[in-house]
Amino acid sequence: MPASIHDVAALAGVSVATVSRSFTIPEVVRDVTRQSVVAAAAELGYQPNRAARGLITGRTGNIGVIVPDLGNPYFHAVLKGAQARARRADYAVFVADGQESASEEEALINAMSKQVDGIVLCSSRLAPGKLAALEATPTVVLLNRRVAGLPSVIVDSADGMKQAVHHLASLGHVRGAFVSGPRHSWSNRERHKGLRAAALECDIEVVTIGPVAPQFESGVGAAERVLEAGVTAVLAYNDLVAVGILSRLAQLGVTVPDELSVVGFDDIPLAAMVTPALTTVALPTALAGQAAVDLLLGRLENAGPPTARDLRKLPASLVIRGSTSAPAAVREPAPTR
Amino acid sequence: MPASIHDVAALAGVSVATVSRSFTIPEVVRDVTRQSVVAAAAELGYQPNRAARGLITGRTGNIGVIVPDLGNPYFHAVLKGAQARARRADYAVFVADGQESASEEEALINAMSKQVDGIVLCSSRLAPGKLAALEATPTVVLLNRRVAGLPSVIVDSADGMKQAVHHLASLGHVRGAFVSGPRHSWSNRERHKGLRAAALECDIEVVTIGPVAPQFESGVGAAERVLEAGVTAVLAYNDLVAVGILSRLAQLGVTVPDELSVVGFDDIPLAAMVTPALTTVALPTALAGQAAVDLLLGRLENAGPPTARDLRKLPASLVIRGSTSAPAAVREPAPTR
DNA sequence: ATGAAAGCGCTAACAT
DNA sequence: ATGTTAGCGCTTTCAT
Repeated sequence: MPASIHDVAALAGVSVATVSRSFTIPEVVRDVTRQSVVAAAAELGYQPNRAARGLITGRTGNIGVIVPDLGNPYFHAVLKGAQARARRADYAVFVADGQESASEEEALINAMSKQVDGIVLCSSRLAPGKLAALEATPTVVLLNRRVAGLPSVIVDSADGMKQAVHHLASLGHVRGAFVSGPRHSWSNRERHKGLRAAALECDIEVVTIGPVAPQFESGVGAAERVLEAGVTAVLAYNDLVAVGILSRLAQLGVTVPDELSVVGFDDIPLAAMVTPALTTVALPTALAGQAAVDLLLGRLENAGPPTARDLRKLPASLVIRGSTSAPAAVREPAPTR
Repeated sequence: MPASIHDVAALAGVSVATVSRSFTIPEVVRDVTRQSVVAAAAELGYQPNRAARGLITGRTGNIGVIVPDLGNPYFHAVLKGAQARARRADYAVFVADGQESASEEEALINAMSKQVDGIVLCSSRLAPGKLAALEATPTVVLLNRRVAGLPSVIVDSADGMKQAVHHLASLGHVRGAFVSGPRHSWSNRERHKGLRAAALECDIEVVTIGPVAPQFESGVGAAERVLEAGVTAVLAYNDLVAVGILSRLAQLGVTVPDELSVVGFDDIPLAAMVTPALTTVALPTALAGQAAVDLLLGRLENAGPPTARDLRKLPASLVIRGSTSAPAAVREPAPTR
């Protein structure tokens, strides 16, 4: 039987209100009084009961994080960042797996909403209309998604894609392929947008392959289509797909980067573990998770209308590893002529 | 403002007690009455407030899962399994990252204990003494760890290791290396134990390298020591280490499996993604997560003393992929003689 | 089978 | 600066 506020009050010789204040608004109680309260609490091992507190304040001290797939390494760093930031503010975090399904995600939001003060929705699979309808209860912050009226953290993946294309162009590539991600994915549209813009700037021709599911297997399946496209470089929707391509290429005896340069996206740990290590666009995932919780906590404090500060855009940056090089045609000029 | 039990009672024309009973002990209220209550609740979108319920029942409807490292792919499947099982029983799950630190883990347990009915402790880094002291509040279930008095789910990794060694022996290997995991890790001891037993059975000589941290980088660092050991096969503590070895080997121009066979442990998704794909001991991770929650929920219901059913041992199984083959000496008999 | 009423542990007016 | 007291929404005796 854990100690209650009454036990502490009795031991310290004060009222329960004073005990409560000593913890929630310490500045209004006299130093000596507070110290005796704290001492009594420590002696009894007292910890305020969150349920009781929540009953009256209407707050739970919890936040929820919903990701489309717990198995996707991309979200682990997000989770870790979110976790760390939340714990620093003494919030606990509920994690749930939406299983890449919009309806499951909606069910999760409903189930969660009574038990959390706010939710971070990562790469939501929900339709824009549904998302906009969420607005109120509880507070929601979007990650990797932009919808009017909702605070969100996004990564400048269009710019990341530009960096990747410029890298390829500077290497001498003039024709590349893009293995596209899920058609309705916001991230995919952003990446594609950056790609088209950069291709124009660099005068690179790009053929699109897909869309495919953002998984390893998709890359395995797409590899031969890339080969048939007659390109010297391929940009994949994400690292998982890129590694799938790498894997199939190795099987086929196509050497990377000599015969084909491969670029990924996300910079998940896996990217550095394969051979050759993957050149990829690094996304500040842990930072993003942290920023999302930060935003959420901020909106929980001052519940005014959304402001400009409710949109956080994080930079992406290209990480050059071993899977890209100049195309064969450039390094060994054609003997003809 | 969400509907409360009073609103439902008023609408259904009954007392709050009847509403409460309609949900918690439906069999004691008349069918017609209950139906009108249910209808009223549905109309109002009523959902019992968990905090209020918890205040009186002393239960939260939450469980916690603590893992040493959210970044370790091994735990994702565990998490996913735990999640799914918990949700089916209408429990929400808190997830926390112990950061591979015993003290952090202890802090987490304390912070969590007031908000959950039970905790699943995965591959706990806590000393046995600390673990035994946990016994009571709240209910704890261990995963990948065995301590007297605590319910636990373990995987038969000793047997998995045996399968791996027998596989190697049948291929013709007579001398192998084991890259050992963290010295005090329970899992490492189990694996080592299985290894020694099997090595004796198969008459294989095994040298131990390490211990090393269970990470990719450790494998990278260990690769050359493996080479120096003059073996034809290496068993790594886990897949991450094995893939690190693979990566360094590729850099050094050592071909796998021709010059060296490599075996991992865990069968994380990564194992199938590298080239050559990793032969490894598959652990039923999702199942383990599920079983742990199952056990926890079971103990929450009938709070008797621990029984034999409180220990669940899951089988491991070898998955043979491309990183193992007969040693060169066997395929191409030495010309001498 | 149902209702009335007493709290669970805490915070927030309102008093003093 | 501190104490008194009224609930927060719910479950659970105890009556009826």
